[in-house]
Amino acid sequence: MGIDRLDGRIITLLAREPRIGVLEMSRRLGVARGTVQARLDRLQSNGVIRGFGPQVDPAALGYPVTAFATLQIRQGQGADVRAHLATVPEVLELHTTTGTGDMLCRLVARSNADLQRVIDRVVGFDGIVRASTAIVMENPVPLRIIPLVEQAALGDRGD
Amino acid sequence: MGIDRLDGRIITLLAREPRIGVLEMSRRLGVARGTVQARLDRLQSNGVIRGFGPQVDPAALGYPVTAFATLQIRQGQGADVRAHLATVPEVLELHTTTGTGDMLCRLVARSNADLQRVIDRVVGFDGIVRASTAIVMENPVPLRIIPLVEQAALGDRGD
DNA sequence: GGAATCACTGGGCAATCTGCTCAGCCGAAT
DNA sequence: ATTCGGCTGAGCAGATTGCCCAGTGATTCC
Repeated sequence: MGIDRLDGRIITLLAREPRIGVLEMSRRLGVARGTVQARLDRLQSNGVIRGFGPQVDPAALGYPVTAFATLQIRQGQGADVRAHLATVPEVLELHTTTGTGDMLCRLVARSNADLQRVIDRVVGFDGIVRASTAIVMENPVPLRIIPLVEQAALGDRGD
Repeated sequence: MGIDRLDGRIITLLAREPRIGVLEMSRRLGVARGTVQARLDRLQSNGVIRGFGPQVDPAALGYPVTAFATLQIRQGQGADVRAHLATVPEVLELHTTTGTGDMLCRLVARSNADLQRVIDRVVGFDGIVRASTAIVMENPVPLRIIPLVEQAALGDRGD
């Protein structure tokens, strides 16, 4: 478990130029093609690289508003609430957490007004006691992984 | 702006089998290769599809703990705090929000104990007044986009 | 010490896909 | 009626992929 320098370079290169192909990668990295191929296979079966799915921008789809909602759940209703939220397309992500709330979910909507509809749909469910929503204004650091990959690649053993 | 049925099918197919290739896609969708190619080009220049970067699992990298931190910032220090957080590899994402806190960030750590180190590093900065952290236990709905794409593809005009 | 294991190299092969182009067709808008 | 944009089906040269092999160096194990 863990990745080395070469793995890190492969991931970083792939993140910067996703359409690059194994052959070109091997040229850039100065290693044999088979090596890159083997590393990639290993990274994928390791689960380090989950896949190469398209990264879709909800804003370009017509959902420019993002919000995070903290939910409080009635005891024992967790499973029902999870199932309910899974059916709402505007719920992009759901976590159960420690702390103030019981769940945290990421929502998108077509507008601030539309967000009301989404929230109503989300909380219009019996097991949800209370919801508190924070609308996202800016996104100074979009979801990223490269800095972490680079740190992990430096053999940054913290075990 | 917006996508049609075919765009939706292309994205969904691509999400399910990212390595599929334009030719195979055209076969599965029953349209000409040029059409798929043109649609893909358009989706990418539209910004609907941002890219095909590798999806890396922080857990497989040795960072199995995820947390969300709500930060309160001292007035006028926003820019400095943003810059500071951008330098922390364990900060995967950062948003500025309305509501209780001023910012919300997603963190990862090697362990619950290690999370303390990460939080110390995050909040060990002058402009941050207060931080409240929620540790993620489960992730019933991992970051997803397909349900939204399908809804958008159905010509679900909400303008 | 000696043998086995593992990762990497460098090469080769057939099959496939890509990027690009072209002409024809069709519906919609002007 | 004409133009425009999108789709089809086809073709081509060039590049890439998946797969195979043998040789090498390092590390581990008996």
